[in-house]
Amino acid sequence: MNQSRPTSQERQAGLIAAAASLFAAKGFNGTTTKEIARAAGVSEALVFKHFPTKRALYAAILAEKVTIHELLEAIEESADKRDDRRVFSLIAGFRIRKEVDSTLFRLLLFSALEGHELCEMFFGKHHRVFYDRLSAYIKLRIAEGAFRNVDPLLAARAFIGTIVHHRLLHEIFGIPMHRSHAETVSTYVDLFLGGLLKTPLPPRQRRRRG
Amino acid sequence: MNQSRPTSQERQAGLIAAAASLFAAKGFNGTTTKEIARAAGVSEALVFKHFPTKRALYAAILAEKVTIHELLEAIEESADKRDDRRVFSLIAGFRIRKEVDSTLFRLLLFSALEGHELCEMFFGKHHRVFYDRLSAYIKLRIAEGAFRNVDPLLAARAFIGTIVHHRLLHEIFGIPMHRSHAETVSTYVDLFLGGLLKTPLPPRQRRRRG
DNA sequence: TCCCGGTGAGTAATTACTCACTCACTACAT
DNA sequence: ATGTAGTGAGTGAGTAATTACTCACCGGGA
Repeated sequence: MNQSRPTSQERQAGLIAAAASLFAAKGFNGTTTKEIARAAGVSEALVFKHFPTKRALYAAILAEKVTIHELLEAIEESADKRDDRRVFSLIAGFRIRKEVDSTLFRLLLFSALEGHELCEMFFGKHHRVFYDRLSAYIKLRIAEGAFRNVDPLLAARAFIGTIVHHRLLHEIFGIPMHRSHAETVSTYVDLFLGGLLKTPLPPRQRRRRG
Repeated sequence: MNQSRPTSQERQAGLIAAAASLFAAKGFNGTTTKEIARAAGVSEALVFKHFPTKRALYAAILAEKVTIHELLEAIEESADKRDDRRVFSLIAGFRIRKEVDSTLFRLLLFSALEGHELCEMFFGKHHRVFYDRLSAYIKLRIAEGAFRNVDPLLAARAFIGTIVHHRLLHEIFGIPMHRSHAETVSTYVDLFLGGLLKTPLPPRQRRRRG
């Protein structure tokens, strides 16, 4: 017994973690507070000591777990260098990879479908900035003459759509992948940049490994 | 009083319609049988006279409402003529239009998220054939030398992904559209075909109206 | 002593589902 | 026509189980 009683914050973190995976698996209405308590190894009453309602617990998860800025920062360097292929590969590779965690993706879908007002906050405060940043980059590259003249926001959504749909099929619907993650990312980026660039891609794209 | 009592089949159809819109709005777990009965204008007991369980009612909805073949047939003609732009415009326009009904889309998402075994049947029997048909067309056009050599299934999914994501944003998340349906479809098709065609698109695409 | 993390045992409400029953109508023998 | 038995749609009033949430009460460390 290293530490017989965890601190209040540790308990809360444990509860949030347990609740997040349950909500992601079965939705808000499909998850009972009893299950959450059991998954966290505490009594049901303690759950309500930390969070006044089940909904407040749900909100705490969304408020804590959402992170998009790490990706935005990772992109900046490549964006400064106008390395288009790398910019889009980073974005796609961030979501399409082996160790990806679909908890948040499921949570986001559930809250949108179930119409929680939290979803707006969730989406508005975190994802919109991402779409804005990406479409700003596309707009810039159009102005610089590198990209064809298309609606930047629609182009950004077209690309993100490919990625989101990929996750939908493989993480939510359970369809097996028939290509490796790297190949998939590469193909998606090729296709998208092919449609966006003024100068067509070379007939065979150079990859790391022949 | 035209007809004081509807037939059993009419009742069932009414129940299915009422339940479908409720399930689509609030999910399986979020919808109560009492609500369904009230929406259909009957007693709760009658619901169970027609469907042994709530889940059976859900299954009946999925089994009845799914239709994808009308789109497949509409495409065939343009596919025979190798009118690539029209093929993809038809697909996109079929899902991105004013009068579109998002009930089935929401139902499909809900059943995938809630992990109903019905979802597999739903997806496997109806949507997979669509992906197969589209990727077969892309494969053909690659063999004919019209499209670049990419994985046909990934290409098909990339395009469908753009459409699905569009619906996700505007029908589920409630983001307002900033372009007309026609403009949006046209932009998505331009982008996708631009990435797929060997011969690049003309710098300014010809539209119906200037 | 006195908090503070923690609980067992509740409660009122809601859930999916059941049951005994009514009502309107039809078939048919009288 | 009429009594009557049968049928199938439809319901009000339940039930047992589950739900989110509460509260009086512990026990051990300062």
